[in-house]
Amino acid sequence: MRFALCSLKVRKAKFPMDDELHTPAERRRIRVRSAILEAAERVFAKEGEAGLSIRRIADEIDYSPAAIYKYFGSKDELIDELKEAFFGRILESVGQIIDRNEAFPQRARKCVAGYVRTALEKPHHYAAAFSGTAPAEPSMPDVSEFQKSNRARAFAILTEMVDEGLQTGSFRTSFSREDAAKSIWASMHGLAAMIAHFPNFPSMAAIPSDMSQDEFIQFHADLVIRSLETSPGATAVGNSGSA
Amino acid sequence: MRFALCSLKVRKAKFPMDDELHTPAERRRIRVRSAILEAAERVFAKEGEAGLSIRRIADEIDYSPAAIYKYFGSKDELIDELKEAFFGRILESVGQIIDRNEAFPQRARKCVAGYVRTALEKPHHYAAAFSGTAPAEPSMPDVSEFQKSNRARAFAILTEMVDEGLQTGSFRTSFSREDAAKSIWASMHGLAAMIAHFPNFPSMAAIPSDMSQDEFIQFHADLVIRSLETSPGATAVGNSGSA
DNA sequence: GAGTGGAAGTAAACGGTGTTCACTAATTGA
DNA sequence: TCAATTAGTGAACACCGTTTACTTCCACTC
Repeated sequence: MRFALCSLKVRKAKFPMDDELHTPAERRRIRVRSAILEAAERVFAKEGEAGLSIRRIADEIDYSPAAIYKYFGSKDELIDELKEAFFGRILESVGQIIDRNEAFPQRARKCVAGYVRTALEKPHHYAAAFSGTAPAEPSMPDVSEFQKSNRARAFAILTEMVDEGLQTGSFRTSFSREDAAKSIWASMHGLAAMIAHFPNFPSMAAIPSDMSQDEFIQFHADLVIRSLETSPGATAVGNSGSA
Repeated sequence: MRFALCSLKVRKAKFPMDDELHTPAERRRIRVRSAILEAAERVFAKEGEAGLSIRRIADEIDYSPAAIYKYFGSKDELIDELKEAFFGRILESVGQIIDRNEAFPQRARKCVAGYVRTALEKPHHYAAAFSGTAPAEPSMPDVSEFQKSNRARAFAILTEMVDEGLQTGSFRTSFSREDAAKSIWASMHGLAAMIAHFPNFPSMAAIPSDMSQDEFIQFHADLVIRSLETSPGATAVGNSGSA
């Protein structure tokens, strides 16, 4: 007699995502849901992933632990949403940093450096966002689903940037824009992950550096872009500022 | 009457590290300790970090969970040792790959690609080795301690490589060898971390690639080295093989 | 308005975790 | 042989994510 369980994965009720929300019940639901996410965000930022537990979130918003399972299927699901939102904020922030009037190679460098700097405003978040192996998408669940994800948006921004580099003649043409974008992403992610892991990375134990962290980020960004350029010497690498 | 607790952090007995081990007790101790690490390694490789618990290890070697605390101060301490050992194996493997007779820039590229490939032979391990924020060394505990760590050894190898690039004239001289080495490390770590996270990275969902994973690793390594070269066009970038 | 279906919310429990503590058994050194 | 140290254990503590049975409350239909 248990046929009516249509929602085979999560038993949470329907949730109005993009539509206007009419009824008070819907408004209430969205408010509690947001409160959960905000509390999780707060605890996470303060105490890292280790300190984040369902019971702790429940305490924070004066609900019982079980209540949270009416809004999220599991802790992992909740955390995934947290990561997605964090990634969205990085994107937004990078978008604001970039000055569309600036000349190309310089703008590309600032884009890379901006990503790393923004990511590192919350090292805990960034480290967590890329922790673990294989975040869902085991069999590419839905293409349009992925297209909407913030990671896909980040990648789209990068490919557009490479495209511009190719069209303006700044970049070589011996690679596809997708491959170049992936390489850039790997390199800038690498630095962000490194600093998130070793909090004072540029100057590690016993290996001090005469660069500040900010300067090193700029240095790295310069190198990453340089690897794609046709005539790397054309635009100076060392003096492109650090802000 | 509790003055004699000299070992304020861990209550495990003294452990003969580098000396010859004479007594049967010492041999027994080192054997059990190794068994613990091996069991942990086994479980970790099979079931990932999530499946690794003290009780599970204890089961595996037919001891009680409490026994493990006679050998390791905490689970974190045990895992740290696991990571350190894993990193050591990467180093060893990369060292074997490199052909010292090969010409410079090509060897540098193979070194970078080799690091990524070796790291990805055990994606779980690699992802775990760089997970979390700040792995100890809060106040640079001991310089000589760090010097002996495998991470420091990896870094030393990189700086030597950059040094060679500088001396042979392959690399520009507008940066210090340390900074260049750090940038390389960040970039190659980035790709390894990316692939460990997205198991089939080069061709992500909805964004297929015409390169195999192996080819992409080589492509990325070429770019990383190219960013440091004086005349990047001198040695071809696209045709340096993939093995 | 009365009644009903379903959602919101909860207390209590299940099985799991890392870790500690009091304790026994074994081994070592004098 | 005897004392002291070490190896090893079982039981407990305080957590954890998650589920279940249950009550309360709200919104809708007759």
